[in-house]
Amino acid sequence: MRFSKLLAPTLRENPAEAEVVSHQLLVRAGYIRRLANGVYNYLPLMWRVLRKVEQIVREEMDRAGAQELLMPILQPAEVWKSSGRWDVYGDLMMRVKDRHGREYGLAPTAEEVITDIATKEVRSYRQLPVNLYQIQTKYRDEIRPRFGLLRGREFIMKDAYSFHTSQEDLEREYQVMADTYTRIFERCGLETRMVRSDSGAIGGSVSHEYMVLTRIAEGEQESGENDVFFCNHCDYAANAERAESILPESTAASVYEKTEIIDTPGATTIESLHQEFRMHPELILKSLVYIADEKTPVMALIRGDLDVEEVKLQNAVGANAIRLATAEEIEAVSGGASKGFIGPVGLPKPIRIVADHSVKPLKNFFLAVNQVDKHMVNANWNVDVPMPETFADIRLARVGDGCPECRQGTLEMTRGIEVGNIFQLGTKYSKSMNATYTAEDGSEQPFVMGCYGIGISRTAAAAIERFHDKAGIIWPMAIAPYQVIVVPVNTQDETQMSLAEKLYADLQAAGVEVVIDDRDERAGVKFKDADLIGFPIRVTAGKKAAEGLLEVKMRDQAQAVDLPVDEVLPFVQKQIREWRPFAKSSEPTPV
RNA sequence: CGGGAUGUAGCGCAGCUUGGUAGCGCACUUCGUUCGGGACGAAGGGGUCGCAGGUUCGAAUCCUGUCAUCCCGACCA
Repeated sequence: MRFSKLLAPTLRENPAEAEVVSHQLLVRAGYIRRLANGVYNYLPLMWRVLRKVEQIVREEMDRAGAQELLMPILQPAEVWKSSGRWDVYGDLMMRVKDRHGREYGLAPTAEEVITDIATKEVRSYRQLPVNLYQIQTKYRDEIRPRFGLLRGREFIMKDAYSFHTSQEDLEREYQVMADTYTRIFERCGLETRMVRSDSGAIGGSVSHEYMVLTRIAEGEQESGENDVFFCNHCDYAANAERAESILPESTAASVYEKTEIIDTPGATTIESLHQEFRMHPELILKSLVYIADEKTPVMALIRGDLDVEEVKLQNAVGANAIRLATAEEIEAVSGGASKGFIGPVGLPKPIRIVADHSVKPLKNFFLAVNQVDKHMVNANWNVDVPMPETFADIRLARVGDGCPECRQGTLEMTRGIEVGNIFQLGTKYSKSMNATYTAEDGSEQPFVMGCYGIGISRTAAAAIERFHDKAGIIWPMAIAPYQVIVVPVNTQDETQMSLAEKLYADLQAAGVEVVIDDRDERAGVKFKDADLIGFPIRVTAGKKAAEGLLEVKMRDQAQAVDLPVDEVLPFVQKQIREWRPFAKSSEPTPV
């Protein structure tokens, strides 16, 4: 490709709208342009990157025995209603109507359609197991699209679905996919961590996410969207929505002598109870009122120093959505007590209560009793407060808590970008959609299903978050739009130009993906653009061209080498061939 | 959905307070000089000032509405 003809409009300044590094660099280096909020044009360089990621995914999925197909983006409402998700997905799904008023959703995922295919076309256990996948544009009407390609409303995703006759066979395939994913991201040059996750709207029981762990460079903003907890001793890792942990034993003791209701004027927060009334947070029973599915109030109980993890609570309640109650709603359920003075006793009407495990061992604890400006001190379960019927883990894990797996290490936290996920769906969809096959004994059985997603466009953006410097992108070789840029410093210099053109032709003939910067620009401009765009290898024809020497520089290394013209092609080929993921830029490649 | 901010040339911004019909840098075009880390000079082209109303002799500027974009919050009894 000739740079003079390449549509790669680079900018000298960062666009004002971009906040995170990958977004800034993708726009500045001429990879993407915004068309609408969360919707982007992929310019030629971007499309090459995306196709490379796709190709890696495709090769590895095929190798794992999956079959590629393509399903429509435009999906009729009926299939979504048959699984019950037309309502569950809510506003997250883009919806359109045709001229006859028929409703459609733009696919945010494709469980329903693939299940429909399986129902109709897979009739016998003899056809199982089968794993089908597609690489297709997806739509999600995000509450707040942001971060460029990391959270768009339109994005490219690989989604795979497997069908089995048993849970055991699903688990086997699940492991195959887990290994495949690890290999895919490794080939993309990305180190990922498989973490346990909540299943969310997709459903099912067991699920894992693949996180690119973003290291935070000096003075840079954190870019990951998810908090990931991991054990410093074993390989336990889970995202915040799912992470469990062991609480250190509390040694807090009440300073009050007897059980009574005392005046606590204006003490609406844990902090003020602690500071003004010497109530240790670890002895406070915190009561929070949530509204489940916009109708049912639920009271969550948790120890005062801990936080509720809302996704866990949502799952414990069995709701599709959950939110904190408003001041008015709080007063309604408590019979007039305002925010800060709500508790599980003395409620005008019984209310559903979910208690975190952390409150069970409490003795001589403090709590609000639905009376304004009052709290009870030295309360005890079943004496002053009935023991809640429902206990669940609804607590957000903390850094420093004990590891639930090995029980020896403690949890640490980092930020991560979710680039893939795998789910064991079981029979959730096959049952709700009545998707069955004929088993060996002649009976009709629901498919046991799994599903497996990879965000193609997000993976590319995550790679930039992980690999960049002040000058621009540092692509892993495997997903760079081109492997090499050839830079003749002065296009007026015939020696330089002829050497550059010769090398360009030789590289192309050898199957190397190469751009020649034939623009009549100053050297500085060309070098800046080459660094910004992130070509892994740069070959410069400059002053030493007259002596038959070309300069080769790797994007991720500071040093360059001068090589005789004849040695450049084999050297470049060696660099491409021997490129390995996770190579540290501090270890110069031997020359 | 709430709160805050911003919409002026392809990009980044000034002008608005105190109305008088638009400017700077980069990019773009032409010419010349330069030529290994975003050159210099000269001459150019390009803007319904987000959109719609209103006030006024006159609106980028004041008022109202609307749309879009960005940020913060969806946060604790």
